[in-house]
Amino acid sequence: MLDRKYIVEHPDLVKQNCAARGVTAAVDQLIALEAERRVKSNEAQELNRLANETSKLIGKAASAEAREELKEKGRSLREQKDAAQAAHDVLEQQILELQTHIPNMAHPDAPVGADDEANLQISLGKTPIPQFDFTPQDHVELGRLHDLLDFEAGATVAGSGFYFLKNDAVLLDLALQMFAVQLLVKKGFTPVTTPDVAHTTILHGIGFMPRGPETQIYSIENTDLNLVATAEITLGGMYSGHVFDSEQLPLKLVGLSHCFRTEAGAAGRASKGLYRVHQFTKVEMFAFTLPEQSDALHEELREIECELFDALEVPFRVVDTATGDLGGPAYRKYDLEAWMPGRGEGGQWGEVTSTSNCTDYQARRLNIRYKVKGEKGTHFVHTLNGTAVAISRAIIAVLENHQRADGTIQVPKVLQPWVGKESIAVAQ
RNA sequence: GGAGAGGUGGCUGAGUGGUCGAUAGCACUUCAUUGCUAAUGAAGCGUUCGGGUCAAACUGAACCGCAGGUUCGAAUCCUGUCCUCUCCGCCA
Repeated sequence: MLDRKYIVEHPDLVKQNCAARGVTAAVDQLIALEAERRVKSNEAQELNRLANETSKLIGKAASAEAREELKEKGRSLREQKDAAQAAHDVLEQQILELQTHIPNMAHPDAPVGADDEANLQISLGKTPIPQFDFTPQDHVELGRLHDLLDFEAGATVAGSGFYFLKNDAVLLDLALQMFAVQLLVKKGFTPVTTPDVAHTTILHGIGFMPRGPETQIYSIENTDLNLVATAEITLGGMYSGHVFDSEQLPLKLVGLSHCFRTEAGAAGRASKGLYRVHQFTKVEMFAFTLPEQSDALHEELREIECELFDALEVPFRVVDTATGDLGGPAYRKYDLEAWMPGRGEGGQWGEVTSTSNCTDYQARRLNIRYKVKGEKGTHFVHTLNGTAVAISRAIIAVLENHQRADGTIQVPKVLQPWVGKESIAVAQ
């Protein structure tokens, strides 16, 4: 959520930003309602003050008659105050609704453009795109060859979009998790495993809209709980309502959770295999920072993502996301797109990680603040998130890039300690 | 899941209808004082929204888990709800 005062004071900048993002937002309407709300707020406050004054007089009223008179006056003042307050609350609710739909301001250097066509490639990973002297197989075929994936059983048990990992895929899964978590702990991140469900208010705070028509979120019937779509939700929600001491920041967490996504509306662009699934496991980075720290930490998260995928020996490119392709809370977002030889005709880039600086947009909604010792008042922290490893897509990249002509899959060196072998060979 | 107890300021802990935003202690900050690494004394010490100011000072409102209700007036009474603790049951 954007700061209301900022919207009122900079309507042109906000509108310009909405336009760059391709979002229509009722900025003028919000400003008009806010002016009305201020009037009602002052009115209610003034009436309340008078009512309080009257109440205090009742205690020391000279006679029973005077007391009754004052009581009546008090009653009437409260009624007027309640009416003003009720009018105020309605306005407040309307404003909040509008305010929630205004996206975060975008970083001045973020490429301006309507969609992912305008995304700007800013760098490439160390691993070159593999030049196969054979026709590479996609991960579904490789999975079949090595008995790694069972989509049919997944569909039987939970429906299309669910799957079982088997055999070495399970070891790869755990290896990817261990590798990522260990590396991040070395870098000062606190490891956390999180709930896989969260309250609706937490989802809202992070910027997800469960129970809407186009929601990506599974909700649990007859409860206020939703399956999380990412640990970003739980890690951000972890400190909802908290006030940090400024010395505690930046606080860096690495969370491990399952992620559940309905992929509503994705039917048209349904992808093969593990690329777009309803459930996967993800190692997620999350950070709370002082405002002046967030830009640098965002670069750090991006570099960590590069380091991880370089270590996995997977070719990738880094993309600076265009304004029109940013999620509402993001101020700036980088995606890592891994080369996936089995995707499309002759291979395609496919998103494997993404890191966003959300500045104070989520913190305002979640009410996460910090306090500087010796200074009055509190300020909102900045929040950042970044994928370390999304297991399902990482498995695609590893399988497809490390295959050999005979179908053998070379296990990246950094994963070998946990997979327990140098390659996944074809069963005889 | 059953039974009981409780949720008050950074912490401990008073407060059962009217100067309670809230006693007291600890912690913290500032000042004073004492020749010894600390003691003593005084004052200050929450958040949010508004007015005010260059900025302060100052000032209005709200906040005692949360949401409602009763009342002229609620931390205090009533209802619901969430959470915590203890005991029992169940279980990984």
